[in-house]
Amino acid sequence: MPPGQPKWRRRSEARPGEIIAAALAVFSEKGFAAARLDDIAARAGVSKGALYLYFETKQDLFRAVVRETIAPNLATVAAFVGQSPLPFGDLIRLVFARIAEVITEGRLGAVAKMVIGESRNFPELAKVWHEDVVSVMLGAMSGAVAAAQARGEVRPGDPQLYVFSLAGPLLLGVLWREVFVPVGVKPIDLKALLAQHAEVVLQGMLVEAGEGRA
Amino acid sequence: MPPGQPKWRRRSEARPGEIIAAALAVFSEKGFAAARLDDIAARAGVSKGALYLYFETKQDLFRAVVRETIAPNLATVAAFVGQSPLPFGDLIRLVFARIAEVITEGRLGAVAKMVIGESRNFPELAKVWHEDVVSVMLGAMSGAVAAAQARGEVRPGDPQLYVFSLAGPLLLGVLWREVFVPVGVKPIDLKALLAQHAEVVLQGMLVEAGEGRA
Amino acid sequence: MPPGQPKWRRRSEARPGEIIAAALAVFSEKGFAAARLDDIAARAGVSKGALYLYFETKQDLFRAVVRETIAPNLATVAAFVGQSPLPFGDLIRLVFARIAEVITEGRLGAVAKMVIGESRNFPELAKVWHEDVVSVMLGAMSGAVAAAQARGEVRPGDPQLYVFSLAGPLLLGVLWREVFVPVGVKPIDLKALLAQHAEVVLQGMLVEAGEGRA
Amino acid sequence: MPPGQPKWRRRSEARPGEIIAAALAVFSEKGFAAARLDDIAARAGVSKGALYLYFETKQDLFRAVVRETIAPNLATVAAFVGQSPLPFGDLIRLVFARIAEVITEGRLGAVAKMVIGESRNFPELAKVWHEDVVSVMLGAMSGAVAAAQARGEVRPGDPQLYVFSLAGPLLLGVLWREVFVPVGVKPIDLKALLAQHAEVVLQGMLVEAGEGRA
DNA sequence: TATGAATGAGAATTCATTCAT
DNA sequence: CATGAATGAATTCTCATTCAT
Repeated sequence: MPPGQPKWRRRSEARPGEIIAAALAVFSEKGFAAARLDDIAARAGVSKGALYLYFETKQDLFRAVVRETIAPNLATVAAFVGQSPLPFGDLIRLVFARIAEVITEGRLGAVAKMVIGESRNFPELAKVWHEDVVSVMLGAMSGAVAAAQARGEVRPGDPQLYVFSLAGPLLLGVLWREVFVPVGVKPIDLKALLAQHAEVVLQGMLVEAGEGRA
Repeated sequence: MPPGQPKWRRRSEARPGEIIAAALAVFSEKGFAAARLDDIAARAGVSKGALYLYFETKQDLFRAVVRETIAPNLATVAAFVGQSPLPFGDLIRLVFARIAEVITEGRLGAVAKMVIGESRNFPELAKVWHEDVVSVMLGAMSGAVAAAQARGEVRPGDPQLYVFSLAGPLLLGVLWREVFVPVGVKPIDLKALLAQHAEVVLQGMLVEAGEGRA
Repeated sequence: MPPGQPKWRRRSEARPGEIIAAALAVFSEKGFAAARLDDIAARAGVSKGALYLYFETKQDLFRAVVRETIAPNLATVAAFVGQSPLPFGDLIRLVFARIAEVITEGRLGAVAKMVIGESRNFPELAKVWHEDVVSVMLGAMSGAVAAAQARGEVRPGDPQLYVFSLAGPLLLGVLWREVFVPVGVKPIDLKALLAQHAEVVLQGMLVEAGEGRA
Repeated sequence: MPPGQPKWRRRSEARPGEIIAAALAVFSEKGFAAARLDDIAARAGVSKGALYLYFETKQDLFRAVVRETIAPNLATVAAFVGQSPLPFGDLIRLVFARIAEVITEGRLGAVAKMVIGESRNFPELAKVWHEDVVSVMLGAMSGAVAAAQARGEVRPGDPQLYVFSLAGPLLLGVLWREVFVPVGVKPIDLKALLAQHAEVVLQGMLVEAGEGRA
């Protein structure tokens, strides 16, 4: 090793991210209360004390994990939904495809599970999750539904409930993967589910081709 | 404690049930790890030590709570689904109505939330829940779908996925109530949701009146 | 069964003895603190509450166990030693034989082990054990030694220390059986040990045939 | 606590030893089960939690105490016995003198008492004690006896039993000190006991001066 | 007498948090 | 910044003892 070269590079900027990643892993495996800071520190490759340089308390770290994971993915989708001029059916198929990707690749499922499990202990997180994830998507989607209804594409009915009809199986698929697959249950083919589900619900929602004219 | 008052009464028959009820309340509020046996005992009106007369460990008690709450409600519904000669649409409407009742009145939602939150720490419970609740209902329902397909009532398609389409919003509604309502979010009107959802999905699943002839 | 005959005879007189026997077994297996009254009660075939009809506390029961086991055996031996007109060597051989029996058959070893292990927690028992067992035997034996010295049979020397020389291997043999045999160590042949030991020590203690005249 | 005083000092090198010393004191006073970690921690001047930095469980600590105390003293004695070319009588007198010192100064007696008292609860310790202490010494000593017999110094007879004859009073003296002295019984003068005992037994074991020739 | 459900004071153990280094 | 030894409050679980039956 050449003299003058530091033995290790200081990467304090990267640290919080590494810690959050480790914490996400441990929290989503054990739940908040059963997760040990020792484990998180070990997984992040830092000392236990170092956690406290970046996060005030365990709860703080948990909050950071949740906040960190939800923001980026959804906002873009919601924005896209709000502006898209596509026919409703195409929009849904597109959104489903995109969401399937986000879910399959990301840790959104794990975080959802955590938020559900700890919702009573961390009401603020349930609130944040609702405001930042659910409410945003719900607003965008029900807006799209209402717009489609206005255009005569979608039948009358409560737009929100339509969105729940669309989104429910998504949640089911996500939690199935988090809860049942680890204990040996056969996974749901999320793509197939969404494909069939889209067609079924769209069939039920869309004004039929000849219907408007009749 | 006033003299003359007995320190405790002997009521061994009722105790386990009272304890389980108290435990369900506390567990579903705090999650497994954060729940304190002190609280459960206090809520059940017994001493901490008394818990150990009926349950070996905290985990045991948790298991008992989950097992106790799942069995009774679902089996009957599943049996009914399996034997009913009703047209598929009517069957679904009936089942949805019944399930809405069970969910609204019972503690199934709270238990579901617990199972989801603690699934990694209690894989056995996830398994039991899957076998005793999910698998039973899923089997009965997809059987009904397949039968309806055989009768020409329902369009082709994977029966399981059809069931997920039907059931997803149910789960969404249940968890919404458990997770979001306690933090001030407006409740979903479960009945309205199921009513609209049933019509939407049935519209998408059922062979149309004239379709068969075409 | 003839009518009028009670189904079981009440044997309250026998109870304390049965309890003590059970307690001896459990105490000598676990030590005082680790012994559970549940186990003792179960072994005695009575309820836990019944123990308190006969003994005030756990300590009381322990004391009873120790007292019960020591008294009967030793007193007779001591009395015999004090009065015997036998030559010293014959006396020792006789006493050793008798003690070997008592030890092999009785629970003296187990009690000794308990008294040793719990001596700090039950100083009174150490005291009782010393007064009722050790002191009595020591007095009788050293008296016999002194008498034999007076008769010219035994060489000069501290009679007490002579008794320790005689008794030490006995203790060793007893504890060996209690401590090492249960973990798989080869037992000591107590009879052979005492036989050889008697000859060795007597050889060292007794005035030789021609010695007195010299 | 006065401000400016550090709440604790970092002394990881010395800690385990201090804890073991404290634990030996408390265990030998109370026995394993009745000893409280609170007391051990207080005596060691550390917090209860600190114990768990060095020992996994209470049992672990107990094992460490026993193991720590036995090894150093005996091995050297045994080695010495095995190689010494001294006449048997001189060897015994030397060994007795050395053992008297070790016993008087060290905590061997306390540990022996603990091992005896807890032998059923910690069979492994009885085994370790046998293997590391008893077996080693027994082997060395009976080897020396056999060698002396081969040289014509010692009379025929089972060498092991000879060793028991020699060692028994030693054990008696040690336990007397541990068990009886604390309750007010007059101590045995260990040196005097060993001195007289050595002469008595040697007299019984050694071939007499003129005996060989006769 | 006898039972065994119920109690409640402890005890071991864990772990978030602090702080000397 | 970073470490990790040390703390101590909190929590589960045990068990001698009591007491309604």
